[in-house]
Amino acid sequence: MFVDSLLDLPQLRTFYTLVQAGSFTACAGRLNRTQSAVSHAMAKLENQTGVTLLARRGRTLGLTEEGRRLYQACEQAFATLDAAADDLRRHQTLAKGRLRVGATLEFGSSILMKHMQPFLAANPDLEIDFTLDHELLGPLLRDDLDLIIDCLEHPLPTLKKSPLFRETYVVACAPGFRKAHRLRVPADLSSGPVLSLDKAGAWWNRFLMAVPDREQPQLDHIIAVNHIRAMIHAAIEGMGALLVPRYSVLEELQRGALVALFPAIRPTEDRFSIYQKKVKAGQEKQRLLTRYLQGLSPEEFGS
Amino acid sequence: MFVDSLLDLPQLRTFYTLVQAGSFTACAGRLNRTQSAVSHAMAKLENQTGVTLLARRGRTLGLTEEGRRLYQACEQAFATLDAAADDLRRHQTLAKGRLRVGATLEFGSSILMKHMQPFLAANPDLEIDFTLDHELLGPLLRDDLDLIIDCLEHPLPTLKKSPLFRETYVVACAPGFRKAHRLRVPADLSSGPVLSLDKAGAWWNRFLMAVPDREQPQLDHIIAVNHIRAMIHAAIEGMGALLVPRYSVLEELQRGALVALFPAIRPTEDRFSIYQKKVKAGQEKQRLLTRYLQGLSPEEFGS
DNA sequence: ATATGACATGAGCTAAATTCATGTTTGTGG
DNA sequence: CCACAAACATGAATTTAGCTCATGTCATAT
Repeated sequence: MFVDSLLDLPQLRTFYTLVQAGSFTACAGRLNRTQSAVSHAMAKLENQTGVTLLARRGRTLGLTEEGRRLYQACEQAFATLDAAADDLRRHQTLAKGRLRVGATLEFGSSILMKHMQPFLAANPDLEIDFTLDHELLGPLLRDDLDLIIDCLEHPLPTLKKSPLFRETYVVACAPGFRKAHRLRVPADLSSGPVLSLDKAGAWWNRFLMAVPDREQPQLDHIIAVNHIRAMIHAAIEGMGALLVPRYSVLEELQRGALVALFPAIRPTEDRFSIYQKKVKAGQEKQRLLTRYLQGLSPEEFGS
Repeated sequence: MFVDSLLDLPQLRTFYTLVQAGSFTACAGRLNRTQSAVSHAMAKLENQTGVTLLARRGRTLGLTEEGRRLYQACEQAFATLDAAADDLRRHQTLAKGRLRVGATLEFGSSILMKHMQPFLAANPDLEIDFTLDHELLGPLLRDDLDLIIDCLEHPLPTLKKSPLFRETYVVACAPGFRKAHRLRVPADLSSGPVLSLDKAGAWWNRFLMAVPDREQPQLDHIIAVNHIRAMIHAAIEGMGALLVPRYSVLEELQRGALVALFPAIRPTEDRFSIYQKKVKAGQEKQRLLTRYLQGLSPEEFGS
């Protein structure tokens, strides 16, 4: 029944916090969980051990004798582990020197800048230069850059590629625009203007290919804007619907300036990767930055 | 980035085992995981802490200075926790006295008996009587039984109900029978005999109701057998297809004496619950048995 | 009595951990 | 020196475990 360790570590941590907090609700608060989660966890712990640990006396929470002993063990064990964690943090190898980073314009100016601050703060002896451009491979090979973040494939044997995140695309528009044009399904896009990076509307192909034949819209009314940021502002003003990488409009979606359309349609994704010369990828400063960026991955990139 | 504890406890346990085992593959063996799982876990641990812990020197596994310190902390912390776990196990409150348990015939004689041994062994001072019958509520209310396990609903305010498991049904037959009658879809059942608890075939309604109209079989050739165990033996001999609770044929399915048919069809499930008088549910012996049975839950019941 | 606060419960869902299939690196024997 | 094998890494798909939501129960206060 108990395969490896008799005690389930996450549950113990919950138990430990619960005793300190004094109530399920308070414990849930500290752990950023709901009261329900704490309750489930404690029920499971008591079942797995087969021992009653908590004495629910009406509205006050007590411990059984066994619970008290377990708490003491937790106190000691977690103190040890937390000390070890602090120790690790202090001994985190710090990057130093100079690092020249390249990235695509849109990604670099939004997401990358937004997340570099903590890394810079943690590594005060590191100086970073950013170069935002579309042509990144050349400078990398010429050693004008040490590390680039790009969504193009560069399959060269001298380069080390580290996947960073998948760029997902969204169709979005201003809330008022959706209402005015009654946008419910992709076909409804025929009725209003759409914003495109190019005049011909090829920009939208990525989306159209993901739409089932039945619902294909006719994109007749195209407004070309050759700059993504400008396109976003145009969309916010209600000039039309747009298709952009989700990361570029994370903030607008959150505060409601734009609303995402047709979540069921999933356009093909691009993959952003970090590229570095293999010979230099081993350097501490490069390794640390790579690791830091990969550590962000969840939905910080909107994927 | 690290919300609660800086160190992810399950990953630490993996790290600890890895160092002891000396290799990823060996560690995976001890933890009943794959090598890949260990690799993923360690990669994540090193990323989250931002510290290199393992020195992969070719074919031998070493530790960095930080890794060594972390291992020592683990050693101490886990020793404490394991000791606490042992302590808990020793102080597990034991049931004693006499407990009269009732259960339905089929469930009691198969699954229940199969799983009671460990509980009895762990509680030598407990004497248990089993009563297997279909009429269980009366004896419970009359205090001839202390605790019953039943799939009927007994919504009485004086009773405490504890859900135990969901009884799923399967259609099955002998492998030869399936071949002989070419059973591919439910409609194929028309071509051969089916076993039923009752002569009229109402026993099969539970299944028929889950079959889409298009595929409804005509159950003309019904062989009535008024006992489930006998029905199972009949099916093994190739006398027909049967419909039974999955738990009653777990063993036969495993060793291939019977094969499950139409896994896509999901007949409605019954729920087995433990019922006890509320006034007696608080007693240690009743609580412990309830907890033990609920702890089994996974697929021990075939659901 | 009824309302209120605190925990329990179940179903459904989401996110994380695991596995599968495959690639990469390092040491070994031909 | 090259091919091979052993040990770990990686990505994608899948499974599982844990969380949340909605609701129920119970004890205490009004």
